[in-house]
Amino acid sequence: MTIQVTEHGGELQPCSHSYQVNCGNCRLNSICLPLALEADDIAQLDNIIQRSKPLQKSQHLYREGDNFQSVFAVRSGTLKAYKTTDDGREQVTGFYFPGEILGMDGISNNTHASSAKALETAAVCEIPFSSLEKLSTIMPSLQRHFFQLMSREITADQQLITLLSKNSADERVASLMLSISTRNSRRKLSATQFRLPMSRVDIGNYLGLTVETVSRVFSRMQKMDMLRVDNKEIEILDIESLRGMANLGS
Amino acid sequence: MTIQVTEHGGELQPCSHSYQVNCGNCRLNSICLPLALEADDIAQLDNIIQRSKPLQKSQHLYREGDNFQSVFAVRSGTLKAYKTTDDGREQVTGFYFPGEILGMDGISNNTHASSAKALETAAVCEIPFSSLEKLSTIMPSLQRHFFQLMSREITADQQLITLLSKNSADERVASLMLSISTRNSRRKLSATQFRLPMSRVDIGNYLGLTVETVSRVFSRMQKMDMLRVDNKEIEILDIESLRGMANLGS
DNA sequence: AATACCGCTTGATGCAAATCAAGGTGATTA
DNA sequence: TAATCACCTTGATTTGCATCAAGCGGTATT
Repeated sequence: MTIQVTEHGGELQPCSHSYQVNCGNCRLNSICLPLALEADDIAQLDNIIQRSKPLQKSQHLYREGDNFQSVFAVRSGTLKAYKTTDDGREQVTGFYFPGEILGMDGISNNTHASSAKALETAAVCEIPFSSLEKLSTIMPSLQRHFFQLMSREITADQQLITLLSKNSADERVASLMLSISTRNSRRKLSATQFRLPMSRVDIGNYLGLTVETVSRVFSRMQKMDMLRVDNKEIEILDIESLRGMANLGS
Repeated sequence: MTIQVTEHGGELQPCSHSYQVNCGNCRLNSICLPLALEADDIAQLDNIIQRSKPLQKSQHLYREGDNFQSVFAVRSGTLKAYKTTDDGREQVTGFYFPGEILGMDGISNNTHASSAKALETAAVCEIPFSSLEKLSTIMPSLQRHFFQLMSREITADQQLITLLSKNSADERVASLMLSISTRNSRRKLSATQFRLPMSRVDIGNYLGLTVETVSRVFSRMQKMDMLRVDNKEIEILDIESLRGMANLGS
């Protein structure tokens, strides 16, 4: 019933906050799973959701090959999902920010197809999939919403496929910066100033580039006065030319 | 109620076969949507499915931006799904063989996120999504199966992401040949001899390579006696060394 | 039968990003 | 205070694939 944490072989205990966190009062509920649900539907959803102690940086939420039980919503912090190739290299398949859902790739085989690890201290809501399924049959709007979430994951992956196969290093990094900017503003955070939660290596492993190339692109962008980069602190100085560099027509 | 075919602005009429095709007697039903359904559940599914005149080669099933109404199951022939980038280049996101489902990327926005076009004469079953949703609420095994299908699409996309970002031209082409081989054998066709339904350009646009590179890889494989290539006819001569070249550890 | 066109192959050349290498900075530990 | 380590940056060199270019065989067009 608790989240299996394979990292240290231990289990996370459900946490008891002094105040009770629930979907109804969560400030992410307009962008997260409860989106498009009625108040009393949200209460029912809330019943099946389990909250637990936050994950520490670099702790795993689940690992490739683990038995699939639940999908997860990010409440705070950031996680990366990744696969390890036979020769030990790492392909990052996604970064997950608050309000976003991960773990859906485990449904097809009842086994997680990728690993997920916290890039910084992160809290997640665990949604046991069997409960979600049951609830979905009696709550059509939840069923629909979950279909849409999975579809969104598919289109996001297809975006990445196109990016990897057709775009230059400059375009890839610019696109990622714009994506993070957009996702920040959906959470009412600054679209132009933020702290990257992931390392250069992670960015490279996501975008199909080496660290060195990522670093060089940042330097180039800085020289062109599009971006101010101070280690992980990013300030977008000229979002229009950044869009031009990303060159995605969106 | 009929399939919108944007190609010639016309509409495909439901076709009346001399014998009635249905999910119950379809020889693909063990690998297609009916998988894991009881006989009378299959009958219900059958009621919502619409069959129509086959698509001719290069005819579109739907286009990026079209209003999303249905997902489709391939009954015969092959289709490709693709997106067109701003600068007019084409990213193929998938090939769909008989028994496989396409169109699920349209669910998230009620708009098709990619286009689908027949690579050869192809027949599809149209599954209106709203009906599928309704049926899913009263038929939990269908709901589960459809969740699984979407999840499978996600894992397939993630495979492709890894392939594009981490593997060489040789590895990519070898992987595709193995994938087609596997999918053929699931349909009880030869795993070692088949005809490629797609052009070299399509293969290149799928694998993030140019035609020339694809052609060179085929020549190389042939010189190494792994494959016999005669235009679109493929014979796998040494599947083990092909696996070695693909180098996916699977 | 000549022509054009399309899909495929093969060769020569160029280039963007990988690889190899070295050094810098800040955080943690001894 | 020094030492270690993780992470990032910058430079020099290499390389795998793209690009450019040409030619071939099959099919459709006139």
